Amino acid sequence: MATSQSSLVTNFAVAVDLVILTIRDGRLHALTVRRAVEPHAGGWALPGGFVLDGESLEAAALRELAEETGVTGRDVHLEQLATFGDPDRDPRGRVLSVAYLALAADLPDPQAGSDAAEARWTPVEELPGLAFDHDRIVAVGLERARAKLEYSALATAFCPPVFTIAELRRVYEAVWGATIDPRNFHRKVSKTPGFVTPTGQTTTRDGGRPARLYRPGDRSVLHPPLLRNG
Amino acid sequence: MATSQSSLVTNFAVAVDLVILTIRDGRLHALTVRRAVEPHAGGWALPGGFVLDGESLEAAALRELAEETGVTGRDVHLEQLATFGDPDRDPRGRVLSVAYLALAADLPDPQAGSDAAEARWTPVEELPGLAFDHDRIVAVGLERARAKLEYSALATAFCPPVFTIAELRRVYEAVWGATIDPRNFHRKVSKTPGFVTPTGQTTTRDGGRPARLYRPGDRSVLHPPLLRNG
DNA sequence: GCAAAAGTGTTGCCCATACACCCATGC
DNA sequence: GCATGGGTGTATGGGCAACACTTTTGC
Repeated sequence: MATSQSSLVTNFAVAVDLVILTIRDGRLHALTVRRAVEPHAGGWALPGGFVLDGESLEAAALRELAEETGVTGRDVHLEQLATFGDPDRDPRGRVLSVAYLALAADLPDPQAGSDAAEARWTPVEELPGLAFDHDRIVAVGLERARAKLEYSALATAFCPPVFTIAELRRVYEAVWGATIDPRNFHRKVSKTPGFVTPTGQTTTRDGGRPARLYRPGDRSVLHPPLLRNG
Repeated sequence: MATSQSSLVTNFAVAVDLVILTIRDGRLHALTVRRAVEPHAGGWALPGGFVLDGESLEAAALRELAEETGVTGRDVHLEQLATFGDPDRDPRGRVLSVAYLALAADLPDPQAGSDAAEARWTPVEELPGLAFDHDRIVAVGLERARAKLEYSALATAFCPPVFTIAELRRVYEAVWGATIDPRNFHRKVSKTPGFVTPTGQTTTRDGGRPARLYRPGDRSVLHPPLLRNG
């Protein structure tokens, strides 16, 4: 049992690592960086870094996100994923990794941070083996994203600020890897209260008849959920 | 940016804190302990303690669970909940708390651990204000448990190893705080593949006609989910 | 027999699917 | 006009709530 009346033993280093997902060309991509330093120098890993003194975990995640992608917190959905703390997960010592999941609309090509030689968007089915336990972290992030699409309005986080229902549908298709009937999807989304709110504008950027534009709605949990494949 | 090529800076203490839920007399209860030491000496808090050198997070959670309740890992459902790391959440310094959620069948009255003067089961609606940010942690744990009942077989974790469908129903009623039609619930559960498996035995411990006994099934995610209140 | 709890049958409604069909634009 | 994608109407089938009804025990 820890003797908590003695002075505090600070024997952990704490990092945040990010599973950053976006959709490019109709496919789900994750951001990976090539490590410039040991351990695993030259290998691919998730973007991340150590939490600074006096910095909250979420602030550290937002800082790393901005460093790697240039996006600010307003443009992304960011949520804590899980914490990985096996004693031997990092050869340097006892390093805890608090993983975050970030979802964003299509982003410009990444700019490498100072400890990453290179950064790249990779389709999630083609990810190389990642350093540390980052493969496991990515798997948890993907499953979280897929599951949350069903019962939350998370999909709007993958869309630009104003979007069409067809664009929202393509998010579901990319994340779930399935095709969805456009007509039923349209009805379902517009009938779910608080999912999307119309702007009154239309666009023809996808060709064909003008599509109505929407903004994300005020509700984050959907009733009823959009179930995949009943 | 953290300079990761320099030697590792270990400036965090890491604790695990437990939201342990059970059902007593048809109501959802959480385990709280009275703190024996500063800070917040004499106040109520969640059971927990510091992670030891070389110990995994889950091992630490299991150890604390056994210390506080005497139950071993086989008898409970244990899952990581979230990590709380605000810089000022603990006056002693930078302490990260990895919170775990534990669900168990009705347990004997608790035995106090060595750093807790007293431990007590409290109905979740009657919890006193807890020390540190433990109120927030409990809220996250409750919401997780309520949500997971819908789409997972988690409810069986609140039941004894062998149980009737009526006992399973009372779990849902206690956690959701709602009444459920016994007939429809029975049909729904027995029709959901992998939720429960019959033992062939029956019991009359609830009175009336003998009820068939079941064990937890092999499936942890339910298709389709049991939705609360449409 | 009577009370109590388990379990089944049945009905009506809602909702999801599948798909025919119309609408509004660019070319 | 024709292609392209947006959006609506409608039939059909399955699931779920509601509730009448039967079964099997203890007393």
